[in-house]
Amino acid sequence: MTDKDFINIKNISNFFSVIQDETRLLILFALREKPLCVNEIVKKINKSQSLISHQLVILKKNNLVEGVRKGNYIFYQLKDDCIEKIIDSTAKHVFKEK
Amino acid sequence: MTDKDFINIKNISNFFSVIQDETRLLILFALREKPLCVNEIVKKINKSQSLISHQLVILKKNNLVEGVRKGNYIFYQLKDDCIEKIIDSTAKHVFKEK
DNA sequence: TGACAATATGAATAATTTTTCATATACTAT
DNA sequence: ATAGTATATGAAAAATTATTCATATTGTCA
Repeated sequence: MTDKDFINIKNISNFFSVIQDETRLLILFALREKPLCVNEIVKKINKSQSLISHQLVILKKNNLVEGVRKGNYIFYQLKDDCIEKIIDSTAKHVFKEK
Repeated sequence: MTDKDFINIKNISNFFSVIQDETRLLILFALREKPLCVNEIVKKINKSQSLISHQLVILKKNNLVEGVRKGNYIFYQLKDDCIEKIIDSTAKHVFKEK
């Protein structure tokens, strides 16, 4: 294991801990179809508005989603299809296990 | 989002929460080279024996590693190269972000 | 068998993370 | 400006997870 590995592990660990949370995963899944505003996400996944906002901050900070304001609403969208790929290939793996 | 998505999300979330922990990632990385016994892992990543054992249980339970006893020692090895691929592609992603 | 080394485990503690609650801010339209 | 809706935020509470500590178990070898 090289030094670089050690540095990397912190980043990798951080990334996985972001996408490990169920609520955040639900948000990411919800946004796969199309961008949604906060309240649409709230209704879709049935959690409190406050919670969704908090989690969106985390997703934003980690470059997984971005918000675009349109008047009163802020539409959130996936920022990068890499996440989709990672989640998909993981899903495949998870299923193979069963 | 389909019903199947909802079921999947629990599993995916669980999987990510397993590989999100720094200690567990360190173990996985340590095992990439070659199988190691518990004490070798302990020395390599410099955490308590008890902690390593606890984490190995979790990794085992989740099919990420398996242990093979050889006399007094139990050698742990990665069970599936899928994890390596997932971690690698994630690492790539994480780095692209910077 | 007994002593020893390796690994595992249960319970307690520490640390971190998720969720809620109350409230603030930002924008729109009248 | 005011009222109303959408979103954000800080602090507290609840829940979960990681780590330690003490000890148990398993296997080896004299």
